[in-house]
Amino acid sequence: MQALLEPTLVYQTGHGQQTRPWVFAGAPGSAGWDTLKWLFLPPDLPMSITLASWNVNSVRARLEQIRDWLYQRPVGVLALQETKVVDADFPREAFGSLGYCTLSSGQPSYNGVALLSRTPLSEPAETAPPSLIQDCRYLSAWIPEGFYLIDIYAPNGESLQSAKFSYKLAWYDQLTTHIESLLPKHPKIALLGDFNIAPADLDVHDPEAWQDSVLTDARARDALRALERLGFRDAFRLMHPAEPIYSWWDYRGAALRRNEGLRIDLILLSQALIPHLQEAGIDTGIRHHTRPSDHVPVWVELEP
DNA sequence: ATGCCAAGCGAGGCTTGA
Repeated sequence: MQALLEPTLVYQTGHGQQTRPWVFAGAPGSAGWDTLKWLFLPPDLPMSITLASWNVNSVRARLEQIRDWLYQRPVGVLALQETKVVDADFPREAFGSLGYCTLSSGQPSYNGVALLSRTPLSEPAETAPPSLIQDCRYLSAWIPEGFYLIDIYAPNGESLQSAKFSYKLAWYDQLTTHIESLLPKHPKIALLGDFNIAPADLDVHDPEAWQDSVLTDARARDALRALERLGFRDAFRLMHPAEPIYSWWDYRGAALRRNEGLRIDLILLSQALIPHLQEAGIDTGIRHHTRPSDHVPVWVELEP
């Protein structure tokens, strides 16, 4: 088991230089933050970090699998989607014993997002629009590595004719507008989660069969382009421009056996983070475990 | 065209997902 990370702060006082474990739990913008930020946060990434995202389709049903996976890949940050649990019942102790602190935004039965991190998570001072966070599809946090995490579980949309598809497009509009307002102050943003959009035909096992889908529709893909116009890039595609690989396979039929999947779980990095991108991958093997989620974890490695 | 499979809720079968 990995040891719990306990960063040590070195700070200057009237009595000289002192050292203590990391105890500052304030948010950016709170009293003392600016001083601490400049004392303790280097201008660039202080160390390598791996960020991952996984739609687990119920965090309680998948707890043992998540723990097993974290032993194999002890990521710095894990963004979860479809946790399907209220915050009071989120299994934070189970992750705490693995060295992770947790922020969660959950409701009964449906949706729900959570961020796990080995370094302290702080709630950002900026509040997202209520309509963006009301159905537990959006969660943001600061980590002391110096950047902003945004975990999303985008609406699926059901069908092109459905009101849910209009909602999906409106939801993405709000997301993009909100992120645009964050970027001037927070240029380093990792936007990760279940986007419910396959960015290109390469990300779809049978583009013809899926051409009228809410996951591949041009208006949905335009939502990704709006994020690209803000400088975000799909980290996996930057590293692997031509590899057909998927992150989701339908439970039904023989979708997995036939490799009938789509790549809809993404990690987008803002322009300021892209130079730090070292590698990106998708842990497809876990889909073959017993009682799997229908999604698998996706990850990126960032280097100083 | 519809079900296929899985989870929550709650105690049967409905709702939702992608």
